[in-house]
Amino acid sequence: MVKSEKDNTRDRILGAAKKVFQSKGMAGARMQDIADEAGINKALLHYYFSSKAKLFEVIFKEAFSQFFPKINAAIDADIPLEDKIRFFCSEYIDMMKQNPFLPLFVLYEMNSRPKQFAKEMWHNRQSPLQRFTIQIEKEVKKKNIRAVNPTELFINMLSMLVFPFVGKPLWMAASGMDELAFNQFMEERKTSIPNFIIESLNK
Amino acid sequence: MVKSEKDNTRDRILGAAKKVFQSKGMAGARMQDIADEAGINKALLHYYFSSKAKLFEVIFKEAFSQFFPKINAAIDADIPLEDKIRFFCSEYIDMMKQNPFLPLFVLYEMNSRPKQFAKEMWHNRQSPLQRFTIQIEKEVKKKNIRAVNPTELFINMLSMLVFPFVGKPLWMAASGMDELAFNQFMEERKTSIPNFIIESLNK
DNA sequence: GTCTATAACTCGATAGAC
DNA sequence: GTCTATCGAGTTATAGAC
Repeated sequence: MVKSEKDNTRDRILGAAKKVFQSKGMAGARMQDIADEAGINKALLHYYFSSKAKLFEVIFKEAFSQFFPKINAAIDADIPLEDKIRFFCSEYIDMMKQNPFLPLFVLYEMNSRPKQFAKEMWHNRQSPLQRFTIQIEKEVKKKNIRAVNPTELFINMLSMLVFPFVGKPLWMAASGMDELAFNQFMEERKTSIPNFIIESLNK
Repeated sequence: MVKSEKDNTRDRILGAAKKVFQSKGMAGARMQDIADEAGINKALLHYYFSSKAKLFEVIFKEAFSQFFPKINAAIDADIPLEDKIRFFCSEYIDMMKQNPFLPLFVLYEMNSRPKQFAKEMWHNRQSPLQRFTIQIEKEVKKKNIRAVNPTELFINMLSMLVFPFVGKPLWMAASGMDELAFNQFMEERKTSIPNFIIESLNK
């Protein structure tokens, strides 16, 4: 076990805060919950992070940014479009399996502060959607795929990847799936979603 | 203007509570906010609904149940499958346009109490998914459509309908759409989503 | 039914000892 | 750096007048 990285108080706080904020949200989380989870007391939280808002900001930014490296890596990879889509879907589902509360947390807090959020979002870089669009248009021009609306394609793909996770209690209650069956279901979607998408691109 | 229905205090409270709870969530909402919105004082809230939790429960159940009459009506309609899908997508998008906070509110609060939620959900009736599954299997048997996994089809459709609404700030920041463009975009999806789905069913 | 006033409690934040 | 103790603001809920 590596100690130097994980065993200092600051990192324990961050780990605890991540867990509590992601499951209860900013408004629902209590500093006491975070302190308990980290095995320390409230005063020490304020010693490391001066306020609840500051601590939340750190956690939210980290959670939000976690969504994009994978998108960017997939978009920029020097492989055929079809492989990119397969790669991206598989990686994204893995990430959400490991962080099941992440999507709803980000969506909820983002919608609570849409204005503030819009400003800081891409730090003046090109958005993944813009870069995806350029690539799709190139493929259309080369007649490798039929003419499609790239925004629509992008949103459809992300919808089918993310929504099953945020609606999980719904599917479980409606179909009788348990935790294990749900995970198996998402595992199968690593291929069924790309198949569905790619099929629609072949004229 | 109809007065008898809307102008009594109880209904004013319910309207105010719906607005506040849906935009701020259970944890973020304040009884004072609801009282202000309704134009009354806090004490009167407790006179009509004994506690915040009770009032929330009424609002949540109403919001949750709002999702399903349309699904059921579409599933049970005596029209061809293709028409059902088109009808359902169009109605569902209209509903979410009129209640933009509804989907995220329900998803978030549902995920906060997945256990309690699972019990009460369908009141022992057949879930929409189960009824949808029966219909799809019938169509497959008649060879009207190719063999598909009904659960997957159902979740894909719902994903593409709902997720664009909960991720709205994301698309707006990523693509530069404004409110008007977003509404136009969703209007177009009333046809593009069914097209996408139906196409995948024709072998 | 509706209000004002306030009790009872929760929670973020700080003071100060070690 | 870490703790205990406590303050003070904000919140749910109730008492009681009208």
